[in-house]
Amino acid sequence: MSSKTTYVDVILPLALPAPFTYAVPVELAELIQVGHRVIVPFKTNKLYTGIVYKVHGSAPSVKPRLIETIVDEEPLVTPFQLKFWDWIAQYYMCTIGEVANAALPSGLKISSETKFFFNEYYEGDYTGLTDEAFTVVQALKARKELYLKDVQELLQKSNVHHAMQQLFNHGIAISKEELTYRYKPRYETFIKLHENYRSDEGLEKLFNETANAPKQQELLLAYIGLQKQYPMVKKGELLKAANCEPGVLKRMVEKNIFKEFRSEVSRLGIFLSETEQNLDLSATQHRAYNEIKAQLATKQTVLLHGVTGSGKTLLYIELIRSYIDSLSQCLFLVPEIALTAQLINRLRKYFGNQVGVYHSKFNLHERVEIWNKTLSGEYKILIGARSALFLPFKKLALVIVDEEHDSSYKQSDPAPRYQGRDAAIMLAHLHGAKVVLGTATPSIESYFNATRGKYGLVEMKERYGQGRLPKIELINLKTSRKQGEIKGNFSNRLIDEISSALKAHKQIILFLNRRGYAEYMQCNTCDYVYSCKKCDVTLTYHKYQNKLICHYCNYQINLDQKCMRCTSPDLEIRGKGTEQIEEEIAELFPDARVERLDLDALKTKTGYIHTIAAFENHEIDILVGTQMVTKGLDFDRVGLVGIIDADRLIYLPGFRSAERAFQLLTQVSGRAGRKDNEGKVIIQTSNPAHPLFQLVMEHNYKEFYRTEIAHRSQFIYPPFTRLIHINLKEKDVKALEAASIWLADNLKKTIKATILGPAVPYISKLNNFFQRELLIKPTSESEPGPLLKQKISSVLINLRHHKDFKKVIAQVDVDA
DNA sequence: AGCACGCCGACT
DNA sequence: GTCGGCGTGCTC
Repeated sequence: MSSKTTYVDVILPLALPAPFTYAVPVELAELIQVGHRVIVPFKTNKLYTGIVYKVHGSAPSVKPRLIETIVDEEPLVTPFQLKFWDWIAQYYMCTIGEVANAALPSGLKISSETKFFFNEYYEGDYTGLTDEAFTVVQALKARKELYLKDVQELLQKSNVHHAMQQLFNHGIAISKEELTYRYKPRYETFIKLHENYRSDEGLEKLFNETANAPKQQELLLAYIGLQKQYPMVKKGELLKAANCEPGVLKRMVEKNIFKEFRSEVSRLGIFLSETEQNLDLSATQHRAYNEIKAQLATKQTVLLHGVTGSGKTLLYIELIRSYIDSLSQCLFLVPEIALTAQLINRLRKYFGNQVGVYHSKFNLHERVEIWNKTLSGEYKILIGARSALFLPFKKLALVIVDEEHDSSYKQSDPAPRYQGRDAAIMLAHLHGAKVVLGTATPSIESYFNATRGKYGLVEMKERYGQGRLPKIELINLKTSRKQGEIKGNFSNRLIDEISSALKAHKQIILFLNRRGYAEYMQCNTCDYVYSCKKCDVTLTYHKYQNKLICHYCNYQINLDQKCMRCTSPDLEIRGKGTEQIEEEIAELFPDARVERLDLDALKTKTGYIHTIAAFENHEIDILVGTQMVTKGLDFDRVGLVGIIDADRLIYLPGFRSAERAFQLLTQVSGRAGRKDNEGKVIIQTSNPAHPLFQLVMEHNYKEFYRTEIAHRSQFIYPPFTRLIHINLKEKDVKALEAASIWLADNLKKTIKATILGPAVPYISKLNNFFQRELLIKPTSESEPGPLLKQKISSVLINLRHHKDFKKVIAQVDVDA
């Protein structure tokens, strides 16, 4: 060994157990830094993007390969982010590669594609080739080059290795790895005036010279106008503003009056803040603001418990304003669905171009630009769904988590299975930033932390302005049915209330927690229930598409005329969904304008943004919907909210079911009567004696909390413990059964914690995979968290290596 | 994740 | 006896 070699540990965005070590070529050794994006060879000749995790001088046990290139001049990932990734991987029990994969927008993850070329110098013949190989030869001769996916398409299969190997051996084809940069900056053509004419005299001269060219003068005037508004004048906008032919401009460019140039532009819009920004905080809001600030002086996190319609957004804006400065940034997290134009516009009105928005609707190019503007500090305020946590903040000062209780903050499927709210608190901690959790219905965990003094607590008990909390009325469906006071799914009482709301020109929201038309279809002769062939669920009938659809795997069958088991034509649909409610309400009130807002309406028709806008503009009288109608919609004129069937809300499985039901009922009810009118809520149920309804009707969160926390304490559920959930899946039930028992036994031997299960979950089969679940409940005797997780991981590794359980998939979900 | 290696069934 | 299918295990 001559001089010392530099090594780097690189995180690849894959589910690898740990970072991999690469050697750095001498010419890059001086340049390379932690957080740099690098291109590395991985397996055979494939090239991948990795992030430098550590730079060091100790040679690894395996012979390292060399780094190909450093992609960007400056590191793309900050040290804060690497710490954050580490924490997520450790706490949520996944690999750092999985975190990196979730964190990096796809536009930044460059990888190579295999490309095949025809060898022009090949002079032999094509005898002795298989048919497949010969097919590839013909395609290669015609097109000169083929991507791997072209060959796969050509041969109609994924493993084309054998065919290609033949061609390589004969020297007919060669392969190359080609890097594809998916992110492409956008360029536009701009126009500027030639230097000679930029002074007042020059301009005057120009007007004289063009005196007999009126079209050119028009263009000139348009240019002067645009130049006052924008720092650079776009060619397209100039032509539009002057309303003239491109030829006129071309002539002027040739005459050296104008110059054309290309420049990189952002895909993200430009938004100007309004200069007058008087926030009109009410007395309640003002008091809450001061309390929050006071509590944040000593505490990192404050829970803001403000009733629905108390005007939390305005408060957030004031808070953000007090925290941003030349260095500091703020993050405003909302549940995905609450990212409405309404909210974004409100923030942009106050903060203009300092606001960045980040969520799943953006394409890869836009996401890369948002990433870069966060890293450069151009964006001071980032508003986004949970994935916005992964943006490269330089220095966070404040994190707001709105609708803190919302279950969509928890990512459940691909790893990392993280809780966005909790991860936000950790991220803020790393930056030394403050956190405000806002909600009308705090999660039990957060309220618990507040009562224990870990978080500060600030309350807003009144609605903003003249608004009062809605009156909630329970309708007993059982008695209504007995007395014949019911039409379809509507009690007469609800129908009456809808009529009077319509007469008063008030809007109505009807809520039902299930999409589709009917829950299932059954044969009246043989009792067969149509169910999914891949999952253990019934198929939902969708009248709109005239299909039976599985809501889990999307398996679909067209509606049968005859029972598929006994051929009887006596088939009947049972149960209700939003489509049915929409249809019934349209029949009951033919003059009302009815729309539906659920996952299906989102895909078809005009999309939900349009529906929300139409509802805001009072172009819709009655909105029928699922959960979607509960989130973040700020409508002024909703006079009535009807909950069609509250029963199914209170009997959901899981220890959080009461909490979810209370939150959902309170949130839906909260849509009624904002601003200056009192709203009404009708809850239809067969079980009006259930204590939960009383608490919802009284808007009594505290009492709800007291009963719920007592339950949690008695049965030792969160916040009194931290649950680790393990889901096992396997197509073969026998192997699954054995594996789940093996796992439970081995966990009991290895760790000191209560192991519940294995149990068959609520849905026992999904997409042909049978399911089992295990619950690990740490106790006061248990190992500390990190050690406990380490031990669980080692047991899971043993499970994976067990010869009988090779095909078992184990998924760990912490704080599920 | 994706791809090479290895084992086993359907053909020459 | 060979081709090609798919299942299993690494990858610095």
